[in-house]
Amino acid sequence: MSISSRFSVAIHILALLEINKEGVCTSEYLAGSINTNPVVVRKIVGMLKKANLVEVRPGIAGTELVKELSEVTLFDVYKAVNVVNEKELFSIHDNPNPECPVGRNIQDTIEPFFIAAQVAMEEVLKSHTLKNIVQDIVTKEEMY
Amino acid sequence: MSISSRFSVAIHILALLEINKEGVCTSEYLAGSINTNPVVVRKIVGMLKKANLVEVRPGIAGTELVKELSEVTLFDVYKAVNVVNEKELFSIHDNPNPECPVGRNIQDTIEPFFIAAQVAMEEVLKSHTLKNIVQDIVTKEEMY
DNA sequence: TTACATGTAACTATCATAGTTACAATTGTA
DNA sequence: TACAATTGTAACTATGATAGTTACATGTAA
Repeated sequence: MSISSRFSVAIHILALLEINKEGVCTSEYLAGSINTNPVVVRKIVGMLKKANLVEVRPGIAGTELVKELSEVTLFDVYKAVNVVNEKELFSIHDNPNPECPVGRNIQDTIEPFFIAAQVAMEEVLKSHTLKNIVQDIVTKEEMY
Repeated sequence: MSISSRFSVAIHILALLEINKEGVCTSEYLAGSINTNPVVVRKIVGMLKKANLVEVRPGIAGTELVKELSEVTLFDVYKAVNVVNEKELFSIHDNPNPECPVGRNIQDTIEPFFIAAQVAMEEVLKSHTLKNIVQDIVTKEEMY
């Protein structure tokens, strides 16, 4: 199991929009940096658009950032690309046997523990912004 | 995306082994409580055995606990059933373009953030034992 | 009108999951 | 020793998500 790379691709896109904000970022250009297909990019950009993180318009070349990256957390991106649903990071087997004391209570018993673990992970994502990401990229670049 | 229900099934099995420690827990009995196939149970029990959480022997009916449940954390079970690999909760797209400043740094930049989020989730799993689970089940039972 | 982008449907290949059948290997007991 | 019951495992199926791809309708600017 692994959370979809849509998340890392979306971060890549947003970081590139910032770093290349002077240029025109078409889906083909973005796909070239990510090394994937322009359609994959358009699908993810579409999700970022729905989340009001970018602006794109049919027929007009280029995607642009809507917000300052210091105002966008990794959690915002994570929700935008819909990689994990609320309370559903862990799946619980359904239809355990209600005739059994364990079977009839296991779901309600386990759920809060799983949710707590998911929330802890998501809190970390909330604690970092895309500005942090871009800064780290710039710092790594300057080391050469 | 969702983490395999092998994890919740494994917790179910271990809790049931504790609650029914007087009885003989065959794969068929366990499967009856979980409401699945005995082979599915045997596969998961095999993983728990490798992790030294249970004892089972070919030909001999019944699986038994090896440890006190107060000494087994949810993290131990999570690792035993191999639902998420180390550092791989989030996947990162491979082969980004090295000609691009974002492409050549994105992987190394993102990874520590992803690992931090995964570790936070796993820390929560480490903070709870199977004894907590069994206690919660017993408490819920007593409410009737 | 042309050229170029975006948006999206439809399809493919690949993989993990969960379940299932079948059967060999192991053990206790009549 | 033979038998019945159980575990261990290989092999297979169905399902669903992912990532990629082709094709094309739609929209915009020059």
